[in-house]
Amino acid sequence: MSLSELEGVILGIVSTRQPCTAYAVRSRFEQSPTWGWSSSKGAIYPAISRLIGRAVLESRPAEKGRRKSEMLFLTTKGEGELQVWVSSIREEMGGAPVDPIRTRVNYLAALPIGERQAFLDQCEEAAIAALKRATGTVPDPDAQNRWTLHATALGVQMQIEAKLRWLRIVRELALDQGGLIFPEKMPQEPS
Amino acid sequence: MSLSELEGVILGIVSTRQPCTAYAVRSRFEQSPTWGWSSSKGAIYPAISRLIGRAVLESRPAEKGRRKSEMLFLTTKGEGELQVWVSSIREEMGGAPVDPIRTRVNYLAALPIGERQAFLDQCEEAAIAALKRATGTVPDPDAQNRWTLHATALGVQMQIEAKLRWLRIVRELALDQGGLIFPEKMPQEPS
DNA sequence: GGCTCCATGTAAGGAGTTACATGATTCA
DNA sequence: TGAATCATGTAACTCCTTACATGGAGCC
Repeated sequence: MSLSELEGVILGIVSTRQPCTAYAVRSRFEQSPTWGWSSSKGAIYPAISRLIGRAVLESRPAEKGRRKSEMLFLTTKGEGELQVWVSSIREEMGGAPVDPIRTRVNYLAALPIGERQAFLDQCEEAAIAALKRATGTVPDPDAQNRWTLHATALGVQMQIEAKLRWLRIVRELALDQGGLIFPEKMPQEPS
Repeated sequence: MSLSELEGVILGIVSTRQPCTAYAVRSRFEQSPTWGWSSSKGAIYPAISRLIGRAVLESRPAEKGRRKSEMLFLTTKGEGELQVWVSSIREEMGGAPVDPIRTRVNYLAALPIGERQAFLDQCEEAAIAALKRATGTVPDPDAQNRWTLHATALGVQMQIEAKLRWLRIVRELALDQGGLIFPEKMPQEPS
């Protein structure tokens, strides 16, 4: 069986930071600027156990004066499976991923007209805050191959910028529909 | 308890298409141009049952000469909960959602240098195909409030275009790192 | 001494995936 | 008459969420 997204990312994290603890892997998820990673212990620790069971990760007790902890390494098999996972681009991955704000805008007509601008304000605030966080993040100094981290951070930034440009267009559309321009064409809410 | 993303979208779909069958709801998910919606029967049908149990959806047998089927409607409570769900913008939603291609680019350094350009070719192809599909989709003629559908479709399109611009930058970065410009600075793979 | 961070788990319950299962209608 | 579409579900399994649970190390 092939790796899930979560398992693939765990292998990726270990590959750029090994040797590292399960705790450190989880910290990476917690610090992710991206919407959609869970980072709950109940997901990460069992996933790592599965990967050890598949012999793609190996754990050895820490040597030096470190605290009681298990250090994780990729096995040779793990290096191979990581490469396979990274290469596994499927056609549908080219599309836009689910975005909770876009999803909600799809049903914006369900909101009373008077609340739509406030809703869009909130979306824009959230996006602006996220953009600030994204441009402010320093790449992990412990990681090797930092150019990929920079590439990814740039990707996050460009996606948020595109979202902001789009939100401003949506505002225009909502104003037109909100009756300010064509009051007689107000769409009836399903309610 | 508040609605999950899946449950919220189901309410949204029913609100713009009611009365409609569970089958029709599921078809919407299947036709979604977006990466991340599952559309499996084992997810949708139980979710609709839950929503009926919560009295936000109501099902009535179809009247007219239609096939044996149950028509879904939003209850008054459902209309309220849909509005609450649409309005529920949280800070972290402003960020970029998880994108499987971006995720993989993060660990692109795990691939042998010779395979990286081919990988990026695949990503670009997938994105171009997705963009073609996204610009080609006709908005659902049965839906009310089609301006929101247009807004959402535009959002999908703009996100994919941003992804394409980004992929071209990543290609440049990968070339630099691939040794064509600074051969002596090739990063060592973790392998 | 108490707070924060490092470090690792488990248990119950809920939700999703995959595969199995059924049957009517429409159209070529 | 067969294929596609409409239509609805369930069962086993896996996985994730939330909450609980524990304990050492470093620091003020």
